[in-house]
Amino acid sequence: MPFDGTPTSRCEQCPISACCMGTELNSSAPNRCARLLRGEHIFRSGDRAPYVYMVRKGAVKTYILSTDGEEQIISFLSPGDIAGIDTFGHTSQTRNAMALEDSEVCRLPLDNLVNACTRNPGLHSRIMDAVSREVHRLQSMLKMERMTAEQRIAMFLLNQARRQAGQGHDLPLVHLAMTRGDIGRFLDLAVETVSRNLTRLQSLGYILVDRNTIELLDSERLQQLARGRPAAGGAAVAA
Amino acid sequence: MPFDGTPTSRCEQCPISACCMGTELNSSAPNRCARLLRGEHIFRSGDRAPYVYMVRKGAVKTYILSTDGEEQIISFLSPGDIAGIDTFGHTSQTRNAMALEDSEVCRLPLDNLVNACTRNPGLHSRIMDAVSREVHRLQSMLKMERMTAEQRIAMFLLNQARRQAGQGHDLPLVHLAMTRGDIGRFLDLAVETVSRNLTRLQSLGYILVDRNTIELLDSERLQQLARGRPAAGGAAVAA
DNA sequence: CGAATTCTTGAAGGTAATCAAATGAAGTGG
DNA sequence: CCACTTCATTTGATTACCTTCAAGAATTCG
Repeated sequence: MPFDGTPTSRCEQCPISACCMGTELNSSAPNRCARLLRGEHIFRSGDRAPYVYMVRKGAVKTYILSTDGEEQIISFLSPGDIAGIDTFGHTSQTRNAMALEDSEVCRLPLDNLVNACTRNPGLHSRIMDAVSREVHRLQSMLKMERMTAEQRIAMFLLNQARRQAGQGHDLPLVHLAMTRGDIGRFLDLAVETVSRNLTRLQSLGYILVDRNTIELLDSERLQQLARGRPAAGGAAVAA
Repeated sequence: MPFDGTPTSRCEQCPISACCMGTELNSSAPNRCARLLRGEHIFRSGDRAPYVYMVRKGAVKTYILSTDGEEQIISFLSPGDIAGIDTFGHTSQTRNAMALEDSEVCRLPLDNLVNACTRNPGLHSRIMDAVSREVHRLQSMLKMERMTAEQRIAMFLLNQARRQAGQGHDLPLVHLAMTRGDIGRFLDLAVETVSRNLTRLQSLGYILVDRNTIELLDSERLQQLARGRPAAGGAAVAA
């Protein structure tokens, strides 16, 4: 169990202290951090776990199970992101969270956060902002569901690039911590469709795929694709 | 412009005062209500409008435009529901809201609500709850996107029935304020697919369709359909 | 190095979309 | 009240996109 140990490193030494809400919590109950191996769960749906978790290192996916028992990925998280943001207003987790690679996460007690809000209006608005961002992120996922496979892949790559750019990596080299299958379970596409479209975008010269690293050679064209102008080349690739 | 008039009826007389957050706002700036005709907008995407709107009467849809300019319906609202709940944490509306039938809505200034939170922790948690519910509603919409047309229709009817049941109407008579087209733009299905599936569910004896009123004859079977057990009858209906 | 997983590629099939048109309902104005 | 227009709904035929099935290549990992 990841969170059984003693409280780990102080917030002052944390690489993400600048964007972590835990720094506002110099309370009696210290935050706890944990290392996770690839494939380990941070929490599971139904856990009566009044916590949110800041990702300090690594990569995490959150997912739910669709009606037919299929894994449906809701978000990919990077350092600085919060797992369990949807737990505000609830007593148990509604999603599962699993480490995509060896990771570190820091656990923040929900009620501490909520209580701190009354004393700290800044924290309050930060939480509101985070939840509000989640609403809009989900809304844009709904938008994505109505795009073609090609559009989804293009948009996914651009989003990944943008996210990584925000973390200092500025070149158009996108590193994917997740498998093609994960991408499919996120975009609602079969693995084969993901693979085929990546291959296609490469043959069009828009991207260069090397394992889990993808170089965006022509972001301009990718954006056009994402906006609906289908790539002309040859017959529709379909799946 | 719906909100130009004088402040209308006091909260004490409002049919939804019990569930309206506006009752906690006995402030200097009075809430304003407005009547809307079918087809009129309450607000549009981009409106720099720091308000939320309680639906008092009628029915409302909120929608965004997908990348190809298609209307994509995000929610159907009934009396007691809040339009613009996603505006918390933002300064402008991200969705459009239109009256599906002649309606009344009451406008609540956002900053009043937020300010009131510091004095009124109960209000704070009500807002958190409302936003949190929206997160989960969007999450379940994502789930819906991975179901078959048949499942979506069945689930939609059951949800409508449940919502109306919450308002006192207990019989399995579902009144639809929206057109088939709206249902399609909500469920991400072509109008024809909606129509065909309604016809099919009727021919199976699960429902009885009469214009915009649908009687649920066999909720049990509908729930099975919604959970993925396809209706056996004949060839797959498809679209 | 061998087992397991992941990725890629091909072929066939299915679900829902699109195209097309007829029917039905609702609202308008004479 | 009825012709007329308009909009909503239904039904049929065809098409397209993606999935599924199948199998082989590449990578990872023990």
